[in-house]
Amino acid sequence: MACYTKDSQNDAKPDELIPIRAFSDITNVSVSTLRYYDEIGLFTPAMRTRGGYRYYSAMQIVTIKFIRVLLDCGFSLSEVCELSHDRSPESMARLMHGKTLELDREMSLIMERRAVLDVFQCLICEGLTANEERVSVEKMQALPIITGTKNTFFSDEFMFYKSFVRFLKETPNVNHSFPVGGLFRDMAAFEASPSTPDNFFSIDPAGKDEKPAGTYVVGYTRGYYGDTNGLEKRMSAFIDEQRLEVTGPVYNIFLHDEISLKDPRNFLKQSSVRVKLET
Amino acid sequence: MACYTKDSQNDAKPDELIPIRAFSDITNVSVSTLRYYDEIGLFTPAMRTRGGYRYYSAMQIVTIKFIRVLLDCGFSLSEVCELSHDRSPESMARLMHGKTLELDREMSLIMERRAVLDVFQCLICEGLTANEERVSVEKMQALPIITGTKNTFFSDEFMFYKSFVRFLKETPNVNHSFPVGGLFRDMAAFEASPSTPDNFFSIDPAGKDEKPAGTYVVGYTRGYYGDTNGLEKRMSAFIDEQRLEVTGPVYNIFLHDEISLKDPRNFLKQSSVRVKLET
DNA sequence: TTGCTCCTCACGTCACGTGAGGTGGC
DNA sequence: TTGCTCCTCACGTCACGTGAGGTGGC
Repeated sequence: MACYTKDSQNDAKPDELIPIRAFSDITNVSVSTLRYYDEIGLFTPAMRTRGGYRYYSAMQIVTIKFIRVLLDCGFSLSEVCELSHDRSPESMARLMHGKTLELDREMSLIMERRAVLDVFQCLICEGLTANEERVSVEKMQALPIITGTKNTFFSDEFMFYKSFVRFLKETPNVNHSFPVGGLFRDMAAFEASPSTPDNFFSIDPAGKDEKPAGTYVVGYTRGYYGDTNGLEKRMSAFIDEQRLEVTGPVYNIFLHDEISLKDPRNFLKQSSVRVKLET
Repeated sequence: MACYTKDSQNDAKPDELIPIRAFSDITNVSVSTLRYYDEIGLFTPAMRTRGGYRYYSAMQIVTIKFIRVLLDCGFSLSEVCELSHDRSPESMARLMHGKTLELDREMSLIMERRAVLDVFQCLICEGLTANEERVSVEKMQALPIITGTKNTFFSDEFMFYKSFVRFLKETPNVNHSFPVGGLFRDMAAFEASPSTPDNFFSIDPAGKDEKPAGTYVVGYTRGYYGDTNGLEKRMSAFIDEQRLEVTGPVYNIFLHDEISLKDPRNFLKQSSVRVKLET
C-alpha cells in the first residue's frame, strides 16, 4: 500500500538526499511520525542504505506537506492511503466538501463548549462577589434561558428528581451542559413551597426565553439543593420593610454547586425577584 | 480515588435506584462509559447488588451531568478526578479561564483548516472549469498571498528545491498548509526562464500581499512542476496577436497537483499576467 | 577512532467500544 | 422457568511518543 512515494522517486539524486532528522526539521514532521508513515507504507523514503538509514529526496518535502494538508483537513491516515489509489479533481472536491461540513460541525461544538464555560465562569464570579449577608436590591442584566414545561407534582418524595429528569429529557433544544435553575410563578408561590419550583429553566445563551434585565430583590443562601433556610421569608420581610412591590417570577440559580465546591452543604443559591418600579 | 460519589450517596433509597441501562438512557452516557468511570473510580454507582449489578440514584444524574460538563470543557478524566480533591470557586474560575484560552486556540486551528480546505476547493474547481485549449483573457478576483523573499539562484540543479525550502522555512508567518505558487517579476522574466520564479508565494487568505483583481491573460498547461511546454511562448504570441499590453508580475499556480491527481504528468498549471487597460 | 545519528522492537497512551462467555433478577 | 439484563475480562482503536539496547556512517 505504498501511496505517495513512487510517483516522485525517479528524480532522487544522491547529493540531494536528506537524512531523517534534517528532513524532520525542514518539514516540521517528527522523526517518529516519519518512521510510522514508512511502517504503514504511507510515505516511504526515497532511499535506504544497507544499514537501514532512511534518506528523503527534496521533492518529498512537497509530498509530505501535501499529506499533512489532507490530515489537517480531517482525513485519517487510512483515508489518505486510499486516496492514493484514485485521486481525481472531481472526487477530491466532493470529499473536501464533506470535510468542510465536518469542520463546521466541529466548530459549532467548540463554540457551544465555550459558551458553557462562559456561563459557568459568570455564575462562579457572581458568587465570589455576592453580598451573602443580607437581602438587597441589585440591577441585573438580561439572562437568556430555556424554560421547561410546568412541573406536575405528585405527592412523592422523588418528584423533584422526576420533574428534573423530565425537564432534561423532554424540553426541546435543551442542552444538558448548561446549568439549570428553578422558577416560581410569583413570590407567593415561592413562599408557599420554596423547594418545588413551578418550572425548571436552563441558562442557555441560545435560549429564546429571557429573564429580563431590571432591578431585583436578591437573596443568597448556602445549602444543598432542596434547602432554603428561610430565605423566602427573609426576602418577603425585606420587601415589606422597604415597602417594595415585586412582580413576575422568582428565579433560583446555584452560583456555586458541585462544579466549584466539594461540600454540598455549602452550595450557594441565589434567589431573585423583580421590583416593580414606581413611575 | 473515588471522586464525585460519596458526597451524595446518603440520600439513596431503594425505590429511586436506576439500573445502568436506564441511567444511560436518561443521561446520554453510554453503558460502557459508565462502567469505565466506575473502574477508574471516577464515578461509582450508589449501590451494587451481590451479583455486581450497578444501581444509580436519581441524584447521580446531576453528578454525571456535571462530570460531562467538565470533560466537554476540555478537562481530562484524571484532571476531573484531581478536581474532586480541592474544588473551590477561585481555583475553578482560574482553571476555566485556562480552558477558555485552549478552546480559543482550538477554534482558530479549525478555522485555519477550513480556510485551507476552501482555498484548495477553489483551485480544484477553477481547474475543472478552465479553458485549457487556448490562451484567453479573463477577469480574475483579488487573491491574498504571502510573498517570499527574492530567490537567489545558484547554477545548481537543485536550486528550485533549495529556494522552495528556504521559502517555507524563512518566510515570516507562512503557513505550510496553503498552496504555494511561483511569481516572475514580469512577462520578460517568465519568457527568459519559465522554470525559475523570482519569488514563491503562498495563497493564504490572511496574507497581507495581494494578487490584484483585474483582467488577465490566462494560460494553462499540464505537466510536472518544472514543465512549461512552451506556455510562456504561447502567451507571448497571444499578447502580440491581440495587441495587448501587459503589466506587473506573472503568477503561476497549480490548480491540480498531487492533492487531486495521481499522475504527476497531468498536473494543471495556470499562468496569468495582468492586462494594462486602455483608458 | 570517537561520538553522534540512526536503527528496530516493544510497550504506553487516552477514553472508551466490542465482543466472548457467563451469571443474575424479576 | 424463560428471556432479558447485567456482569467480567481481554483485546482493539488511532496516530503516534518513549525508551531500551544495539548498530551505522562521516
